[in-house]
Amino acid sequence: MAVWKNVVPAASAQYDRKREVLLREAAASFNRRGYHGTSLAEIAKKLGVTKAALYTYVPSKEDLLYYCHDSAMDTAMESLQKAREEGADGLQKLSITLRRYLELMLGEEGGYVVLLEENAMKPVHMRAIVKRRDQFELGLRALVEEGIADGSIVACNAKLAVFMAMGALNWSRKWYRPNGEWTGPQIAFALTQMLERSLSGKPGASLVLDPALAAPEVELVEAPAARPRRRPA
Amino acid sequence: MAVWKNVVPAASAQYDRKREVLLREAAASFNRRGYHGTSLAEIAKKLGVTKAALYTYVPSKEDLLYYCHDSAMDTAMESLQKAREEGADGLQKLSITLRRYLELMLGEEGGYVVLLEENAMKPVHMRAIVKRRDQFELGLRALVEEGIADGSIVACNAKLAVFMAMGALNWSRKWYRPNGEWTGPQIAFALTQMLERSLSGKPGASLVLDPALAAPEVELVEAPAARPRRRPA
DNA sequence: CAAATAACTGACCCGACGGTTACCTGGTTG
DNA sequence: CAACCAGGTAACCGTCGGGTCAGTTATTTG
Repeated sequence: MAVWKNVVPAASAQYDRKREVLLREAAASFNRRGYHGTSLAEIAKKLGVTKAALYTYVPSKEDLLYYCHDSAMDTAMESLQKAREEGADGLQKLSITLRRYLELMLGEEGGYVVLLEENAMKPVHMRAIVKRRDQFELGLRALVEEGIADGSIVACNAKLAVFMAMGALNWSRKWYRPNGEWTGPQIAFALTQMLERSLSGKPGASLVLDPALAAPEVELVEAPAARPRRRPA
Repeated sequence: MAVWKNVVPAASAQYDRKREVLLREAAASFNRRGYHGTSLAEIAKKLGVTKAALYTYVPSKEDLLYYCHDSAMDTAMESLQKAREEGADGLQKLSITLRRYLELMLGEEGGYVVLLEENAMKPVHMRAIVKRRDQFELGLRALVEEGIADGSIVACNAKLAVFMAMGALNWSRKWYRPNGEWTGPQIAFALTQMLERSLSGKPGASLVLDPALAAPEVELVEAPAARPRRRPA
């Protein structure tokens, strides 16, 4: 019998909701076992459903990977957009972006992120993702350069600085454990703080030590809805 | 006809050399396509050999992955060891370790590193690798704490600091291109410099900008020989 | 309540891949 | 020069996994 991990209140066709859950579950598996290391049967089993049922919501495994990547980019671009509006100088905007990005990435609702294995996708899909990722990274670089210009960030190579930051943040996927020692927002705060220090025009002499005490909540935003509606023609 | 990518001067049984080349080529493929996404035939083809030939040097694909991981850990531990001898204070030791680690990792000869997909290994192998990696990370943490004690490093959470640093460095696997804009040692220098700044007790106000001009060579060390000799019984 | 439609299942197809085996071959050696 | 053997090859096997499809069950709608 169909179960869908009990996220659907039984009865009524909640196509979109189910699709969302599928994406998240798939991303979690891809992140843990890798794309090729994850079988559709495996994902289906976690949802209490048969492999064939998944094809109601997604045309192929490869597309599933693409949708995951695309959702992740939604998350990234959104954090960048908000920071542009809120931050005062370059460093602040950068810092806000990084922090929100990580919060969303580690959070329960926005977490369908797969960072690696882009080359498992069809060339068309891969180009699309790479294009969006480049946009995000260019956005970050622009913030760094803005910061250098207004004096909030040390003179540095913006490209390398962004690579360093993305590495530090994305790597958290590897060691972060929900219900672990730290919460997502705490990690986001602590990492961002250290990164900020590495780039700041006038780095402070000390760091806030206890993330638990020092991470003022940033209000989380609903993850953007997945793109396609209804099953493909 | 056997070719082995022309690394063997024809004739004479250079078993060990061939095995080394195999490991490196495998690691490169694993890094790019993922463990499950790489077929043995693919690796063999790059070496100009048949899949079956590989079994002369390695008992199984899974073992191949294990050997790659193990070699990577050799690299890591070696950089840590050297830094302990050379550095004056905690920050210096940490900085030296990180820099050499990245130089070896990006270098031609030491580069057989596979960072992810540990869980593709048999439990025994996985435990062994995780154990060694923990040793390395504990070593790094100890350096951070040493630095905090002697004042060269700001008060901070050592665990998080190490995670940040490893992320920033390991991520370079994703974007580093040999024959690209920067060389391995240049990247190692630049990244380490920024990381140092994020943790330094008294961070400098400026960074050296042009990696090309500012990366005094650290003499590279021969990559440690692969463990097992001769084919298993 | 019946007809229509959406959701899901179980069985099946087929290509890819890890691993094995029987056979070949060319250089070393007694 | 005959015997040997490390190092290769080609062909094959079994399994696993993506994808399909005919048919069953659930749900909506007239």
